[in-house]
This record gives sequence, structure tokens and C-alpha cells, in this order.
Amino acid sequence: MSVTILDVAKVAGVSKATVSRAFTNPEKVKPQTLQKILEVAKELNYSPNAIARAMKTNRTGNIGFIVYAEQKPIISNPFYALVLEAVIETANKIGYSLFISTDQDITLPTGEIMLQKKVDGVILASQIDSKTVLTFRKNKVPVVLLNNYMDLDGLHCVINDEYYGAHQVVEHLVRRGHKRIGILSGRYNPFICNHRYNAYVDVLKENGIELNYDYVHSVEPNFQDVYAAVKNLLIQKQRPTALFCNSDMIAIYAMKALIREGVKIPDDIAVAGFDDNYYCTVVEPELTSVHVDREMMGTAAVNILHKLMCGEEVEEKTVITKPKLIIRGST
Amino acid sequence: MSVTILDVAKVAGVSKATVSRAFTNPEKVKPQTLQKILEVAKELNYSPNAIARAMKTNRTGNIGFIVYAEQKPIISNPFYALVLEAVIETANKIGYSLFISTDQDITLPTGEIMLQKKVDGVILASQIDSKTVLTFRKNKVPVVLLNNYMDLDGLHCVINDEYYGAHQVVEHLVRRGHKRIGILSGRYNPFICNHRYNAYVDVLKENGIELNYDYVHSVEPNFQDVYAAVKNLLIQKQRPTALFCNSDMIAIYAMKALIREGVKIPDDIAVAGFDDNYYCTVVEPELTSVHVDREMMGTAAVNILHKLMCGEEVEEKTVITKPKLIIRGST
DNA sequence: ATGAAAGCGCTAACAG
DNA sequence: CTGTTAGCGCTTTCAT
Repeated sequence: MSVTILDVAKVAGVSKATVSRAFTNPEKVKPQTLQKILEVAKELNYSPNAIARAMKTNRTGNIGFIVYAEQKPIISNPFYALVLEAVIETANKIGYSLFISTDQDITLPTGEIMLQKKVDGVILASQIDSKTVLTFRKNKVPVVLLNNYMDLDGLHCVINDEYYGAHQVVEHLVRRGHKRIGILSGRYNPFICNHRYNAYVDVLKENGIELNYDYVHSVEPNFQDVYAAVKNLLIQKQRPTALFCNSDMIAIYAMKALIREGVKIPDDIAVAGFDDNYYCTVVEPELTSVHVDREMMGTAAVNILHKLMCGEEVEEKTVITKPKLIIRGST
Repeated sequence: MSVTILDVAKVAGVSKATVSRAFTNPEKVKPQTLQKILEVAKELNYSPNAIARAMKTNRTGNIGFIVYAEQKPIISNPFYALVLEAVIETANKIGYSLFISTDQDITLPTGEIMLQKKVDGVILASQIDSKTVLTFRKNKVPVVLLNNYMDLDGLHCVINDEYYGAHQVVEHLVRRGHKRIGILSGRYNPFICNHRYNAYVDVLKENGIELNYDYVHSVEPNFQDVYAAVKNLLIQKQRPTALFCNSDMIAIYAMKALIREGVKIPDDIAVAGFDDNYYCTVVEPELTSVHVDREMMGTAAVNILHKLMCGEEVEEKTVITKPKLIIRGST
């Protein structure tokens, strides 16, 4: 049997109510009594039972981080890893613990959303559907969307300015004198990919460069697919001299492909990525990329959620982080 | 107010005990009644309150994953990311959720270990000290050590056969005809580093190659440090022709350094790493490494913990995973 | 400033 | 097979 509030009360010669106060509202108990209680508690190695407390207060001190299952692996996903790192740290700092799961984990075979574990709030990352959002709302669980936008009344979202980031990097390529710029676009989150692609198209237009569809490839983020796309680019009469890849992973694979084909980076072809993963500095030459402030995204999401969980109104519905172009040896 | 077991009981025309049974021991209730209850529950959108349940059963359905704080970043640590991935998945499969924190997070300024959040069991990863282990034990919380060994009565550990792995890879280098083999050793977890280093020394001895301390470098896992060590190796009259790096990260940095110095890999110098991170296939040439089965380690830890939490005895105290040499282009 | 008492939502004997 | 009942450990009025 573990030691309860009653044991402490007995030994300290007070009622359990007073012990309870000593731990929740220390200022409401006479300093003398307080000290005594704390002493006894330490002596008995007592610490309040979080579950019983949760039961009374109806707050668990837990928040859920739910990722779109297609994004798996979550933890070793170089994008969400950094977000998670910040989320965990920020959550811990304000006294919350984090549950990580996928939308699949919380969906029953029947399609119902299961809130099996009690959480005081949730962060929904990536393309979680609106049904999930609605279910949480119905259960009065505050929600913050991360890296996703949904036009739902009063919904809080934390997103990155994809268009701006892509605009920056493509413009950088143009400024370096490139006129034949290829793009390898991923096929994931359309919300993100479209913004990045649109920026590419716009920059070309702004600079009077005609869009050449031979230079536009949509690829899966695996080496085979990227290699095939790169080969296709290389056999064209007018090879592109620069390559904007929609994600670092694609860029890395493109670099591998180019190196194998004996193409010099950046002299023959410059390569740029997006996200600024840790891969960027692992490869040689190091990869120019657009740094997405995942730390800020994670922190912002937790902070908004925190206010929401405390019952505060949060005016600013959408937080948009500004990415930053990082120029390295590949361009 | 959320809907409780009592609401369901009333509408279904049974007692709350029966409703409770319907959810915990469905076979103990008449099929007819069961169906009725389930219907009503769905209709009322009822789901059992996990906290109240935890309070009664004294089991939370949570397990803690605690990492040595020096290992930070945890999530984006390419070693623990994969362990965690497996741990989360396995835990979810058996109905548990995971809390992630560092030993620092659970240690009060006074040095006391705080079990703030109730967990049914913990996995302690990396160099957690024995005091932490003892604290959990004292509180009857089952413990499993991961990637760490401690000679504590009846303590369960999951470790990797570091010596075997290092032996494999160095032997591979010898078989490829290398006689001058350098080593870049990390300065982290001595339990691990020593095993790897010892294997290196032994393989040389087994093959009649004299240990040359000019080829032995201890480095921090950052580019500057590794670059300096590599330069030092390159200026020796008798350059090593192969390099065994104690971790992939070090190997990657060594490769970058060699490429910058115009050294051809593997023709001039072969490079091998350890762990088989995802970095290995990102670089060109791809890195020969020793695959540590982190998935297995994570799964094993959870499975042992699961049995322990169910009150079962687990005979096998130490699970040792066998790593596997993966030969790639760098050797 | 402190105590008495009610009850959070659920489970697990024990009866029937 | 089902109902009754007694708490799990804590917080929180309401009194004192």
C-alpha cells in the first residue's frame, strides 16, 4: 500500500483537508502547520496521487500529440522529430506530459474517434481530417492544428509560410544566374506542396522565364523514383542548371543520383532543398535549403494550447512562422 | 457534464455494475443485455472515464520512457528515434500509452526522484544512474533498462552485443586486406565505447597486426573535432588505409573531411561506421555500418515490462540483440 | 486557519 | 446473470 494523504494527516496531527491544502494552496495554511506537514510528507515519502487528483479536478496534466498516420515514421521523421522535441520540452516546462499517437491509433474500426486516454488538450499535426477535430471539440477538448490549416470557426492553427520560403529559394537560384530551373515536387500534403510549387511558377514568371514542363517532375520521396527523374532531366538537350527540390529528402536523393552520374554539384547543376533537415549538413557538398522553424512551431502550438486549456481566449487564430533561406555549398 | 456510467445504466434499465461489466468483462453479461447497453452507450456517446478506472484498478495504462538527459536531443537522436518508434508502437499494441522524459525532468533540484505522473512501469534508456532505478523499485514500479547494463539483483536489461558488432566490422576491414586501420572513438557511454574499442584491439591482435596508437583517436561527435583527427591521420608518413568510426555520426563527418581533402572513398581510405543510422544511405558512397536492431530492442523492452507489470516473473534477465554488418560502398 | 463530510466515476466483492 | 454496496485518494464547500 502506498502512503496516502490520510497517513500524513494522522502523523502530522491534522485533517486530510489541511494536508491537501498544504500541497495545492500552501498560502492558505499556517506556516507552522505547513512546515510540519511538509516534514512528515518527506519523512513518509508521500507524494500526491496524480490520478486521484485528476479525478477530482478533471484535469490530467496530459496533452496529446496526434500525427497523421501516413506521416509514419513519426519519431524518425526528420520534420516532426524537431517539432516534437520542442513540444515535449515546452509541455514539460508548463507541467504537462505528452502522449504521442497517430490518428489511426485513436480511430476505431467503426470509424469512431476514441478518446481512450484523457488529455486536457490535443495538437493535431499534418493532414488530420475535420471529423477528428470536431470530435475533440464536441468533448470540450481544446485543439491546435500544426502544419495544417482548416477553415473552421475559431480553430487555432500553426503553419509555416511555404510560399514565402519557396519564393526565397527559387529567387536565389535565379539571382545566381540560373534560367533553366527544374523542380522535383513531392506528392505529399497538397496544402504544402501546392504553395511551394506555386511560388516556383511565380518566380519564373516574375523573372520572365518561361515555365518548361519538361523540367517539372512529381516524384515519390525514394531514391529509385528520384533517380529516374534526374536521369530524365539529364538526357534533355537543354539540361537544367539548377534543381529545386520540394523537400530535403528529395534533394538528397537527387544529389546522390547526380554524383553517381558524374555531374558536379554545384558547378554543373545546383541543388536546393526545403525544410533544412539535419541531412543538409551531412552530405557533401552541404545542401542549400529553407529553414523551417520547427522549434517555434512546436512551442507556439503548446503555448496556444496552454492558454486554451486554462480557459483563456486566444485572439490570434493562425500563427505563421517565417522560414529562412540557408545558403550552402550545393548552390 | 460528461455522460457517466450511471446515465447509461438508467437509460438501459440496468445497474451501473452491469454496465461496468459490459465494458470490462463482456462475457459475464447476458448477450441481450450487453447489446442493449452497447447500443445505449453509443447513443449517449459514452466511453469509460480512464481516470476513474485508473483510480480503482490502480493501473494507468501508461508507461514511462526515460532517457539520460545528456543524450539530448532524444527525439531527433538517430539512435533512440528508432527505439522509440518501436516502443510506442509495441506499447500501443498492448494498450499502453507512452510518456517520454529525461532523467533530469524527473529529478527535483533536491536530487529526489519525482514520480509525478503515475506510470505502471518504466523503461530507462542509456546511462541512468542506479539511484533512479532504486527509487522506482522502492515504489513497486517495474523497471527495464535499455542500452545499459547494471549488475543489480533481478534487474532486466536489453542491450546490444557491441563487442560482436565491432569485431565483425573490423574483421571485415582486415579481410579486405587492410593492415593500417585507424579508429575514431566517441567519448560517450563508456559501457558501449569500451566494448567497441576492445573488439578493435582484439581483431588486430588476432590478425597479427600491431596496434599503432597514432591511428587511435578519441573525438567528440562534431565536424571540427573529427576533421582535425582526420587531418592528423592524413599527415602521417604511413596513412591508414581504413577507418573504423565508433558511430555513424563520426563516420559521416570523417567522410566529409576526407572528401574535402580530396581523398577517394573507399579507394584511398575505406570508412566504416556503427549503428546503421539512416545517414548511412544518405551519403555517397553509402556507409558500411553495423546494424543495431533498435526495433527489436524497443520491442523486447516493452514486452518484458509488460510481463513484469502483469506480475509475471521473467526468467531471462538480459536480452542481448545481435547486430549485423551491412557492407556498402564506403569499404 | 482548520475540520467534517460529500462525492468525482468507476470496479469488485458479495449477495441474491 | 445482475444488483447492492463499499470504497480508491483526493479536493472542496461549508461550518467551526
